[in-house]
Amino acid sequence: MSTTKLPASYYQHDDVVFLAKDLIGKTIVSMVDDQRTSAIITETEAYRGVGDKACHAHLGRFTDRTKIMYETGGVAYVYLCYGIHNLFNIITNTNEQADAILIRAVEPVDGIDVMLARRGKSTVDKTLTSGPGNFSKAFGLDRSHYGADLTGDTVWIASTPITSTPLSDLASTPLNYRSEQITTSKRIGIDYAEEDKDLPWRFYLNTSKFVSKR
DNA sequence: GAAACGATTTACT
DNA sequence: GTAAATCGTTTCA
Repeated sequence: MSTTKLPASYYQHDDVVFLAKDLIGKTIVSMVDDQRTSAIITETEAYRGVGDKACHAHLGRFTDRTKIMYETGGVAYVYLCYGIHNLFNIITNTNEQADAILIRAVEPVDGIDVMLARRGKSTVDKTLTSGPGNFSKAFGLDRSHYGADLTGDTVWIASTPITSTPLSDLASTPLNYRSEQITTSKRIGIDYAEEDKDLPWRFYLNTSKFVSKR
């Protein structure tokens, strides 16, 4: 298992769309309730701060929920969606741009038994960690992790190389990715965002089974 | 204080 | 494809 935790400076890059694509293939790790889980990031979406109609911080909206988005990049933004699902985001950039990246799907590597228990499942299939609500639940992430420091020891991201063996029967993920293995599309579930709803700011690893929607 | 609204998931027709 | 579940956040009065 790689221990190359990404530093705070990584998250402070000023192009959230670039970072959303760059995160594909990296490893995300959580240590919650003394249980470690890790997985390869397979699907993300970029939300570009105050200028993006799909972003919760559009036009500088500043509330108890969104205030963390204005922090310096490298913290978590977790919120409850539809009263049911905790959605996990990474805040990026500096200068209070309120940029965020939503983690939409991952491919399990370590702690699969823990993920199964948290999801109430007995067998692994793509629904274990595909879809932002399912990913967060499998990783034990909820609003108690609002504002979590991604350079801390609860939830973080590690760069490749990945030394653990991915799921042998379900994973098809190589350790290095070429651009044609990453598909770009419009974001999911934001049709209210008017002229910004079709921006190509969703990325997924098209060689993985662990993707929410094709 | 009241009401509408989701960056979703799952089950059912 | 359609619909229900479910509740904190936001907006409006």
